Formats: sequence, structure tokens, C-alpha cells
Amino acid sequence: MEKEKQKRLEAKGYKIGSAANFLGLNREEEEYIELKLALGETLAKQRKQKNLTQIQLAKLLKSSQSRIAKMENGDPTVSLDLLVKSLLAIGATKESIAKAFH
Amino acid sequence: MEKEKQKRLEAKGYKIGSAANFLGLNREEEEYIELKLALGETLAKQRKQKNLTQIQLAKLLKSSQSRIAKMENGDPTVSLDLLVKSLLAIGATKESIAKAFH
DNA sequence: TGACAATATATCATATCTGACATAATTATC
DNA sequence: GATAATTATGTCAGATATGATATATTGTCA
Repeated sequence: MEKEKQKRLEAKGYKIGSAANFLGLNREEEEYIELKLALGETLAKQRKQKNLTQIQLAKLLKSSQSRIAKMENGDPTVSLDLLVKSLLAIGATKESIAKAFH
Repeated sequence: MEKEKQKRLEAKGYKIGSAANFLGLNREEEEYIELKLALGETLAKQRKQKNLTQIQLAKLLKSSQSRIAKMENGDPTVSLDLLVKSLLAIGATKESIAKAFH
């Protein structure tokens, strides 16, 4: 992983706790975070495709604008559950969600 | 969704709260649950491929036997995060995880 | 530039998830 | 079919995620 990305992640509040590789992420941790970032990007993309603001989407999902922003930006307090449920709720296909894993 | 599956899910403790379709699941709810079941099956499959008991896997993942069982059976208290993190930790490929979505 | 809309970040009380433990149910081996 | 091994289920205290709210930052357009 390049330094830029790591700084970005650390800035976002990710605490990297890896016994084997201090100051870095091990494979699982990295893949997990990449996954959340990819899902967040997918959510943002779909929202914009529908010409919705974060506030409007928040209403649809019965969530809040701040949480939408956090989802879209890979905030560490956001779960995969919330991301996947949100994507399913706005009609994203399972395929498009699966792509985040590829 | 056929009745058998619904009974299975309700028996497992899923509370179906759907305004549009009482006594049933709406599309998102159904897809979300199917997803967890698919990931749980993947986990069980991979564990057996490695000839591990749930206790052994629990030690590897720093979890507990009961939680492994719950993961493998789609218990409603198990999050996608835990499932995905566990799969990544035992070396499941992103591809094999993505398949659960297809 | 300033004003306004949109997005990002911080914090918190409540809700949900977690490992651990106890114990029940099932399955394998003799 | 008894015993042991494995898996499933119930419960709970502590940990983590959640929507809400406040506020900061960024973008846009006159």
C-alpha cells in the first residue's frame, strides 16, 4: 500500500493494530478497509446517479446526513451491514455490490 | 420466498418488520438475510476444507465456538462485518466472498 | 467577495453486536 | 446404546455502531 493511502486512512481515524507488521496493515485489515471504501464509493455514485443530496438520501434510508457522509467516506464507525443494507435499499443490484469485492 | 425458508428464518429469530408486506420480507430484507446465510455457508465450507473444528477456528479468530456456530447458521446477532472479517482472516479470496452476493 | 447549499467532522445517548460461558442437541465411534 | 466429540442455543456484561445534533468545511454562483 502506498504511503498516501495509509495517511488518508490514518487521518480518517483507523487505528492499525497489527502484531506482524506494525505501522502497516496486514492483508485482512487492508482488504476489509478497501472493501468499505469501495462500497462507500458505490453508494455515492448511485446517489448522484439519482440526483439526490445526502439529506434526501438520509430521509429515504431513515438515517442522517452525517451518517451518509461517513458511509461515503469510509469512516471507521460505519459497518459493512449499514453499507450493504443501504445499497440494497436504494436498489443497487447484488452484482454491483459484489463488484466492490473484486 | 417459499414457506419453508421463511419458517426457518423466523425460527432462527428473525423479526420481520415490513410495512409494505406484513408476514413477509421485502426485497432488501430478503437479500440481506440470504447474503448472511450464504456467507455463513462459505465459512463452514472453508473451515471443513481445513479440517478444523469450530473450537479450533474460534481460537484462530480469537472468537468463541458459539459465535462460530452462529455465524455458520445465520444467527441474527451476527454482523456482515464479523462474517467478512472472519472469511478474510482464514484466507478466503475476495472472489469467494463476492460469490455470496451473486 | 458574500451568501447559500452541500458535504464533512465531532460528540453523545441509545441500540446492537461481541466473546464468554453454560448447557442442550446432535453426530461419530466404539 | 453408552460415551465422547462436535455443534447449536440462551444469556449477559462490555464493546462497538447508530441516528441525531451541532458545527465546520467546501463548493457554487451572483
